[in-house]
Order: sequence, then C-alpha cells, then structure tokens
Amino acid sequence: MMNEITPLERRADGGPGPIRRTALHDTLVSHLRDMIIEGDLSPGTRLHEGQLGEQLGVSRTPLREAIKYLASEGLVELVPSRGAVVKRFSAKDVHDMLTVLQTLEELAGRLACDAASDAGIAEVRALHDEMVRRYKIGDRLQYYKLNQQIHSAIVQLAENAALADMHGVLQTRLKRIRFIGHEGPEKWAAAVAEHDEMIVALEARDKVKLSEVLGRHLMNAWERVRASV
Amino acid sequence: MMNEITPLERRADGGPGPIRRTALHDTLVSHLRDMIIEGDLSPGTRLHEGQLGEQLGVSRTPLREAIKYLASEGLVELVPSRGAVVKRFSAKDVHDMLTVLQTLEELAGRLACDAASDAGIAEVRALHDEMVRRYKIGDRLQYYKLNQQIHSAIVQLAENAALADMHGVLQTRLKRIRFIGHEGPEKWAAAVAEHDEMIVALEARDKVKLSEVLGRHLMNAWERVRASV
DNA sequence: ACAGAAAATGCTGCATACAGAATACAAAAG
DNA sequence: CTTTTGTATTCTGTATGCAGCATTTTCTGT
Repeated sequence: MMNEITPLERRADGGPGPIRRTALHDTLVSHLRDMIIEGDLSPGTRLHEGQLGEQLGVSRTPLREAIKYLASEGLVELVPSRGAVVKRFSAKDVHDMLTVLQTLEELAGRLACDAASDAGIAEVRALHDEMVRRYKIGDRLQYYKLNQQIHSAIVQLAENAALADMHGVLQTRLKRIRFIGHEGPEKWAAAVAEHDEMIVALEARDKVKLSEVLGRHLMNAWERVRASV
Repeated sequence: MMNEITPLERRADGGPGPIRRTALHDTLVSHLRDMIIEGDLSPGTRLHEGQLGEQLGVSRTPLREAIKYLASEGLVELVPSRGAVVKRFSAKDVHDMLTVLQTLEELAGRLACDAASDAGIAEVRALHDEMVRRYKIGDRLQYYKLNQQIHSAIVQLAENAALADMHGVLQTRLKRIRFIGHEGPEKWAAAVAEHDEMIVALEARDKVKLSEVLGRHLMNAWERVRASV
C-alpha cells in the first residue's frame, strides 16, 4: 500500500480482447475505493477535487460524481462548502460494524445451507483449500484476500441480493481496518481452524453449526483487530 | 401521491429564522427519494436529466450527483450511456429485503434492551400511543408514518450506527412497497397488537421477547404485502 | 510585539458548453 | 409491405468557467 498515485488507465483504446466500453464512473469509484482501503488516502484526508482530478487525469465533474457515490457508501463524508474527507472510524464504529456483520453472516450461513448448489459449495471448498495453502506458506496478503472472498462467496450462496448488498458495504468499510490487523501465529492458526469448521459445516449443510461458527469467527475477529484500532 | 412535479424551494434567501445554509445536494437527494417513494417516479422510469432538472429548477450537474448518490443507495440503477432508471423490485427482492430487515431488527431489539435510556424508551412509548390513536380514528397515512418512526426509533435505541445505516437503507427501499400495502381491518388489528407486545417487551427490557416479536412482526409484514408485489 | 481587521488566495458549488453515443425517423431496396 | 440503412435528433458524459464561501495572510493600530 501507500502506492504512488497514478493516472487511471482508460482503455477505451485498443488492447486485446473485445473493446470493453468501461464506464468512467465505475472505474473512478473502484479506484478511489481502493485508494481509501489501501491507505493512499488515510482517514481525515481531504479529497481535493482539482489536485486529485489532475493526478488521476479526469476533470472535476466525474470525480465529484464518484465522490458522492462513495459518500452514500459511507467511505467518505461530505462537509458543506468544504468538500469531502475520508471517513474516520472509531473503535466503537468498528465494533458496531462487526456486530452487524456477524448477524448478517449468521443469516447467510442459514440461508446458504438451504439455497446453495453442490457446485457452489465446491467452489467455496476450492477457495478454502487454496487459502489454507497460502496460510501454510505464510502468504499473508493472498490469505487475506481469499479469506474475504470466502466470506463473500458464502453470502453469495445465500441467494439474497439485499443481504449481499448490506454485507458488501460493511465488508468494504471494514477492509481498511482488517487489512491492518496482523494477528500473531497462534491467533492466525485459530482463525484457520474456524474456517475449517466452516467449510465442513457448509458441506454437511448443517445450518446451526455453520451459523454458529460464522458468528464465533466474527466475534473473534474483533479480538484480533481491537488492538489496532 | 402522484403529485405535480414542482420546483424545489431553495430558501437560501430570507425567510424567518436563522439563514439555514441548506446544501442543494442534500435537498435534491431527499426530494428525488421522496418522488421515488411516493410514486411520482415509478419503477422503470428513466430519469431524464435535462427535463427533470428543468422541472426542479436546477442544472444537470448537481442533479447527476444526486442521482449517483441514490444509485449507491440502491434506489436507481445506472445504465451506461443511457442514464438512470428507477429500480424495479421483484417479489423475491422484497422478500429478501424483509428477511434481512427481520434479522437486523431482531438484533436491534436485543441491543436496545441493554443500551436504551429510560427517556429513550419513553419516547418510543409516546410514538406508540400516538400511533394507536391514529389507528383508532382510521388515519392510515399517519399510522403508517408513525409505524416507520417507531421501528427506526427502536433501531436508534440500539446505539449502533452501522446497524442504523443498514436498516435505514432497507427501510427506504421498502417504503415504496409498504406504502402500497393496504391491509384489511383484521390484519391491521393484528399488526397493532404486535406493536403492543413490542412496547411492553421494550419497557420490560426483555431481550428475548422483544427480538421475537420484532421478528414475527416482519414475518407477518411479508404476508401483508406479498399480494401487492 | 501583538491583536484585530481587511484583503487575498484557494477551493467548493453550480451552471453552461461541447463531444460522442444511442435512438428515432425516414427513405430506399428487397 | 417488410426490412434495412443512412441521417437527424436527443440525451448522456465530460470539460470548463464563474460566483461565493472559507481560510490564510498581511496590514494597521495600540
């Protein structure tokens, strides 16, 4: 993280493959979101329209639209006459978010056991195995990313768009925090063990168990990150 | 509903009281949100920037920013190169939203019993009594509004910002639907009875009971609206 | 030297202008 | 009469320009 700020590539031009007409709005939103999550724009930073726009190579208009979008997502805060600043989350905020996330994932677990296809479960299993492999070789970054993917995938299995939406918003808001949380070896091992229980419960379509493990996992997540916020 | 579309009043000018510096952005967002909820802009309708902007008396720039904000809220959908359309919800969508809302309110009930102040509970009681009064005189509109307020108020008592956010988004998305749901006298009575149980459980700070009633109430809400979606 | 006021600078908020894409329409061919 | 293709119009997407507010800097008086 803390990358150099680079102009975003607008590959409306050639490049191989079908000429994907990427909407600038979406690109900008993703880009800004990443910049916030990865810490290029730290909490409290003012989003300077002129400056930021020049760095990214876009004019102020689409940039402002993207900022409004992110404001609705809760990543930035709009201050009248003073633009937008990257939102800062207190420890209580993080705890609150994890509480809600816990409840949502418990629900997702129950729904997923009913709604998921065998193929869907197999995909999660594949992600899980890959994650464990990354764990064993100590690849924290990929472990982290696969971890997130697994949680998202389980939510997807629940086949509930509203649930996926709400989960996505909270997960995005928390990414910045969780990314930082570097747990020690023993806590990391515990997290992996929980994930093991998870996948077993999912494959058995054991609602009660899966829901319980997901809930416990997020309770523990708070313990893992509370020090860093 | 189905009001005439009127230009929004921008009282940056005089008027009594302190010169409230109302940000146009917020005003526009609220206004558009209301137009969608109240059915002035029905699902599938294209949000015509030029036309809509002229009707509201604003230029396209702030209007587009407001639309982007609403898109992130999930009320409108952005179609590349074709602007924005009011999002249409299927019966399954509504059911999904109610499922999540149910889970969130159950959580809110549990948290509220711990976190709420006596004064806060008293305020909900006041809303409840007023709502019952409106029920008795058959004032559907005010009943409906107070109903929503009570649910929001209980969520507020939980003192969890993330929970309030997620609940708010879903409640807003559902407003358009629930507004339509005209239940018969017996179902209406049942809903009021549930609200009675609710306030009693809240005053007793009975977590289990309050959570259960809130959950049941929203289960039944689905039964009440399923016909109209 | 310091406090307060006034000017100056920089930024946001809104409006307008321009370019490109999508759609609607019309004319021509089958 | 249907289909297709070329053209015209309309609307979106992006850039730029201007006015007002906030903040900072500088000037002035004690």
